[in-house]
Amino acid sequence: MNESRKYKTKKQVSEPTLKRLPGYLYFLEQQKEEGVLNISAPTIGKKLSCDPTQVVKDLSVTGIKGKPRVGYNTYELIHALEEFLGFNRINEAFLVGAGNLGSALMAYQEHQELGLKIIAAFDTDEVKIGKSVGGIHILDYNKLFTLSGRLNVKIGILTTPNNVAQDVAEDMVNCGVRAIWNFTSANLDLPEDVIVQTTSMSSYAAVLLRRLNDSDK
Amino acid sequence: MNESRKYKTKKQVSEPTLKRLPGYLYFLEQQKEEGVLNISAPTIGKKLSCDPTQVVKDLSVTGIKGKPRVGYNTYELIHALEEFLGFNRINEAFLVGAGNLGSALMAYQEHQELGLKIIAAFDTDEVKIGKSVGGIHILDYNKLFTLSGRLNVKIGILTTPNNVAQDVAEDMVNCGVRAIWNFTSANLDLPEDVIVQTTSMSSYAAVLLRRLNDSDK
DNA sequence: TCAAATTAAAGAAAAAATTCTTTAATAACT
DNA sequence: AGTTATTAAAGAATTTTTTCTTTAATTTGA
Ligand SMILES: NC(=O)c1ccc[n+]([C@@H]2O[C@H](COP(=O)([O-])OP(=O)(O)OC[C@H]3O[C@@H](n4cnc5c(N)ncnc54)[C@H](O)[C@@H]3O)[C@@H](O)[C@H]2O)c1
Ligand SMILES: NC(=O)c1ccc[n+]([C@@H]2O[C@H](COP(=O)([O-])OP(=O)(O)OC[C@H]3O[C@@H](n4cnc5c(N)ncnc54)[C@H](O)[C@@H]3O)[C@@H](O)[C@H]2O)c1
Repeated sequence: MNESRKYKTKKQVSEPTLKRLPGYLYFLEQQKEEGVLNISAPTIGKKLSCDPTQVVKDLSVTGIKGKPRVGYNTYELIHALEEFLGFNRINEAFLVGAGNLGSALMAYQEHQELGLKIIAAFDTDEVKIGKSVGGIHILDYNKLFTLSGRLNVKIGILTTPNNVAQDVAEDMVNCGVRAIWNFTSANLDLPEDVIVQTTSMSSYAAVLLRRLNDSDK
Repeated sequence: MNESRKYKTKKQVSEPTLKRLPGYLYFLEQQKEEGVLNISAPTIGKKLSCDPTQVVKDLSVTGIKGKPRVGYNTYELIHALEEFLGFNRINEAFLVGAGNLGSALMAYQEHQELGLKIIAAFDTDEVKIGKSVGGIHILDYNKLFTLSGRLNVKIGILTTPNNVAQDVAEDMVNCGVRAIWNFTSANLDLPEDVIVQTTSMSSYAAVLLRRLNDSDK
């Protein structure tokens, strides 16, 4: 198919760009629903309040070309974005810590749109083990090692209390997990090749509170 | 140089810096627990795997000075960070949409560490109205306007389904909300002076999945 | 058919953020 | 007391990211 894909010569797409891509995708899907067949970068930029040239640069990572005076083909662009982000594949994950946040994530239906499929959850709480949330079984954390041998899961979602996060993360890595989506506040110390994406709520709170304070002086 | 300006013209702290600050705070609190009285930027940088000069620059926003060969006073730095971020004040908020994610946020105890206090939740679901989660009452969404008159709440947490997010956000603004913590995928179109912090889970998923794909060639 | 307007693409410039370098301070050690 | 090693601070350089500018394509409308 694509010859250049074999070589890792293509530079990594920057994190700011990657983070914006799902926003475009969500908007484009809305537009598609409304029957919009073509859409231009200025239109997207206007709605998402960002620079149109930024939109063009961001979308160029998909390889899709737009036509002058017409814009991009909505359908084609959606597909290319999903392909690029891996949202149209099934990316299996397991979740450890089926508490408040963990349960919310398990019940979250839109994960499917991200191609993310939580195939099992693990917990140490006797009360939770055996139950299900959002159709996902909560299993005994002790079974993590035995089960992960069969399943070939690359993604781990970490929603335990902070104080056990490091230990659980290490267990995950020993079970073959290559990427961890970390919702705890812990600063995970893991081998360099493990991909860690920390979603720190407090970072958002910090920006929000500070900006609010900045505004009223 | 104009000396007569009494207005706080201090430049806004950059978003990357703001987002890192809670990480330092969390780490410093851990260190304080362990009895560490002084800590140096290189030590912090090593543990959080970031550049020591970056640490110094980031922490300088608090106004706290470190001593050469000793580092920063742990206690003093923690206090200054909390003060700067507004974490030691009580920042009242209300939450709209007491569903899966909303309930998790309501039950989240660590919010107190962020000085964030959800004083009430609102929902349209008859079944949920009247119940409580984490000690927070779920009220009828229709009462939002009447209640917000008395309460002087500046922060709104938005965890409704995506399709009603814009309407709810507008209602919030009309009720005096100045800053919205948005957990939905909606691209909120609001007056410019309203602070919107969107915590988009899909952005993190995008980075995680893409990096995972990049790594296995 | 041809001019006008809109647009993507490519590259340049600007802005922002990070990393590197130098300097001065100071505590610990000799 | 003097020396050395460590460190924060300040500023320079680099890198990254965003915004601006130009160009070429192409559809629409005259
Ligand atoms: N609840 C939220 O809205 C929220 C928001 C932001 C961040 N977080 C973070 O997410 C994490 C979880 O928060 P929560 O509110 O869901 O807590 P929680 O206590 O409700 O859930 C933690 C779960 O982990 C389980 N657990 C404990 N030790 C375990 C272990 N060793 N192995 C496996 N499972 C174990 C517990 O039994 C529990 O079910 C925390 O780090 C918190 O800071 C939560
Ligand atoms: N659940 C998750 O883990 C998760 C993760 C990321 C993002 N999100 C986002 O958070 C939002 C909520 O997700 P969820 O899983 O909690 O959904 P949910 O359906 O469980 O909760 C939504 C709640 O909002 C209420 N609601 C509906 N219309 C309302 C209105 N007009 N006014 C007030 N309340 C109203 C519903 O009654 C319900 O209780 C969605 O935008 C979703 O994309 C959720």
